[in-house]
Amino acid sequence: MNRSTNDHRELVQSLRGSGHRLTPQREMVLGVIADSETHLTAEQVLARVRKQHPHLNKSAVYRSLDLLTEIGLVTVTDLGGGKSEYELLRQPSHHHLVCNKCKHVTVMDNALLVPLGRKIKAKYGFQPSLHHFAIFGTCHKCQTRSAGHKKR
Amino acid sequence: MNRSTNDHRELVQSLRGSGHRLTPQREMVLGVIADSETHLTAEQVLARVRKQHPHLNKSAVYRSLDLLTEIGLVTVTDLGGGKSEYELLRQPSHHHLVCNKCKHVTVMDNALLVPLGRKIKAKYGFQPSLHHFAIFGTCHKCQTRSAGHKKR
DNA sequence: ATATCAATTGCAACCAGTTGCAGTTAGAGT
DNA sequence: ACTCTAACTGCAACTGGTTGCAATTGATAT
Repeated sequence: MNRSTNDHRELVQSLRGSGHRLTPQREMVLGVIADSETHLTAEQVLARVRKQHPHLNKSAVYRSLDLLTEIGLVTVTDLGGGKSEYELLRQPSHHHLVCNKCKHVTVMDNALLVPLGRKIKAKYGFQPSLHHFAIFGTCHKCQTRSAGHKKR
Repeated sequence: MNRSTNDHRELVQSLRGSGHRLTPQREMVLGVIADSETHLTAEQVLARVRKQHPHLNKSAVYRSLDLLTEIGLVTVTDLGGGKSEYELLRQPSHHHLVCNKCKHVTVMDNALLVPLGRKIKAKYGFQPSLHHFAIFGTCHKCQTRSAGHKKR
């Protein structure tokens, strides 16, 4: 996978001019995320980075993830599991409907969010990050049998 | 304020039939939330409950908040501050646009979310909880001066 | 190439929130 | 009113994540 070349160029570009520096730690973190096909928790990212560089500190990973999110290379989503999930920002987007009762997650089509994004941009000038979104609520099953049953 | 009477009735109603019990701890937690005009963090709820009942354990508060959310009397929102904000579920709804860069929060009109909720319900049978929503992204200011500057 | 210095890292202490478990209790049945 | 038991609470240990600070380092200027 020579995606890393592209990612590296994008990384340097995104950091430059905003007063941020290119550090090996940040490259490693982005590398791990870029090489993964799915969401990763911070913990998983830390574990993978440490396979190559066992001495890397966890604070550096958390701080790198924050920064990569801030500069728009990575998305974060809280799927309600208590841990944030990080993922390389790719197209097309996908989203999640998370049930508050049974915790079941349904994948939602991106098309439903497009008009919302457009309206927010038009009305408030705010550019929403609707790349990877979680909407909480009650799933079909839990609505019908709204009595009884517990979590998970 | 004799809102407590209504809340109590609703609480009993919501717990009944789902195998949950009415406990003094849950009443206290709901009472505190109902008496507040704004969002409260779990920590703030704990502090207020302890003014009356200094011995109440924090786990009970966290667990009560989860339950009150699950049964729909209370909403949770993560405004990006690292702490969840709890609030009595009232109409009309209001929402927040949170800037990933400067952390500024704009209030968003409920009308923009209504069509989305309708579409999700129609397509997936999922009843989204769009009562108190946070959308992350980049605010108007941070888009224009997208280089330079750090957090507030 | 070297000096400079703010951005960044590593560390250790810390904080919000969770969990497993033993003891307690709401409330249904009698 | 009394019994029974699953739901619940309190506790203490734990987990994921954050923070303050001293030491380090990437990038800019010389």
